[in-house]
Amino acid sequence: MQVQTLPTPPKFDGSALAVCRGLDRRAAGHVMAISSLRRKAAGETLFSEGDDADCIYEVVSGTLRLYKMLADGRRQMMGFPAAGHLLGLAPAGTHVYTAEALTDVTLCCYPRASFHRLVNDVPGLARRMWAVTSDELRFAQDQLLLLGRKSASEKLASFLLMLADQQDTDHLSLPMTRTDIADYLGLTIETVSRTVTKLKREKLIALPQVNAMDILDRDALEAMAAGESAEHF
Amino acid sequence: MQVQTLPTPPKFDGSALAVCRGLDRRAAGHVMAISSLRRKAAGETLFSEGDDADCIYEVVSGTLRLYKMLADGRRQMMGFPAAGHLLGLAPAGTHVYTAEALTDVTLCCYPRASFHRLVNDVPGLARRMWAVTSDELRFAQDQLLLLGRKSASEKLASFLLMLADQQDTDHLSLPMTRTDIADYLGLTIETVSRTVTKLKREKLIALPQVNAMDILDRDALEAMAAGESAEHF
DNA sequence: CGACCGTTTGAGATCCTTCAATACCAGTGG
DNA sequence: CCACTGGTATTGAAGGATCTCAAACGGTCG
Repeated sequence: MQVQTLPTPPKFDGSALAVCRGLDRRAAGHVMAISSLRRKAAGETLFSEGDDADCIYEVVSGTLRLYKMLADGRRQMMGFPAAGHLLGLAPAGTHVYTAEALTDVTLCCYPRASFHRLVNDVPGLARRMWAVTSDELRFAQDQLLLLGRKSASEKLASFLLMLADQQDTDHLSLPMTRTDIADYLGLTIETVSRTVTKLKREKLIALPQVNAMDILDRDALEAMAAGESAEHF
Repeated sequence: MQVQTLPTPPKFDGSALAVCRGLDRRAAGHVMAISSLRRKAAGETLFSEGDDADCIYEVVSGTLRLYKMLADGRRQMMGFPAAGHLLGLAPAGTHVYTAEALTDVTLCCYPRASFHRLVNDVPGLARRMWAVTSDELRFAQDQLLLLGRKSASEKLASFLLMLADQQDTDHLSLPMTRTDIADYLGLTIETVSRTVTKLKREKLIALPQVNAMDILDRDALEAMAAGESAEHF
């Protein structure tokens, strides 16, 4: 375990990592043995779409943005993973999206080659990876419904509720820009801005700062996110 | 070369199933032991969103449609799995989409409880499930880009190329209706129809029948699908 | 043939985008 | 202290891609 002597997590307890959840102490130790920590400053690129996937990453602290791009530059955000999320969940191949640091981040890095040896040796690890990947898939499928069939208001409501769930509070901080949000929801920055204003006017949310929002009427937001209305607001 | 002329596989060779790919003969035998075949006629429902996921399914023959719905009935297609595809790729929980038979289908059914015992016992099986789920995830992420950022023409081009890939020919058969296609691409039936007409007019495709299309200019379709144009056609 | 169902085509409406101007905010330097 | 600057967010007006509503078309099947 080469995890000692780090400025921020004063003591880094590897066994608390998400990959290891559900594994016993001994197995978790094996996983930790191949891991190393890595830091990126806000704005830096962790890897790009098409890069050889040499590592599986786990976010330890901070927030990333993941996106894919079309030939002419149109961008689709895939997510904003924060602490506990895993990246590059494929047994092999190349990265299918670009990962950039949204804030300063700390990551735990598992080299793919060693990781695969472990997957064969450590009982329960492959099963764990299946579970984690399956959760990601479920999430992506919810996002398909959002992008394909929800209106701008419904998209934003869904997004804010997702953030609330992730941050475990109704006082949200938004580390990403409006452009990032727009590219996540399949909208333009102006539509996001207008929709935020509308939700604010309707007293469903409040904006203490530009990059912070409070959820005022969770029930209404949830109804909206679920598409419970013929008039899509 | 699909030259055999088999109406349906007269003898069912389980070891050819997708779950088993990469497993040795003995391991594949264990998996086959818990499986059972199941048939559904076109239009029947295999399971519904929210149902308890008691089985993992593999499509043996025919095509399904998978979809999620919003409260007011708006529908988003998740895919049209055909032979070789797996369904219900989560270690536990409930189904997150509805699965209906588009054509008559044969499925191989692995009861979840027994399957999980196997996952712990058969080396390589959990790893295989991870790989399969990870492929699904990758596919879903491509679809996110499509739904969030592509124009109607680009969506249709992408869809046709995906079918060509799946069917391994440029002479496509379309077992699904225009409504199904619309719900897959996040469009309306009328827009799908108009876009098909446009691609036909531009000689990128031909329509020998309503439910069949020929790809005439694959390069142009691929450029279109990749978003290689400022004017989105 | 005629009814039925899915598809195509047309005309008008709408949500979202585009283009453009304005506002806000933090940092910098006069 | 305040003007200036650059970056991001908001607001406005006009346009456009897609949707909605409606009619016509075209195969299939009794």
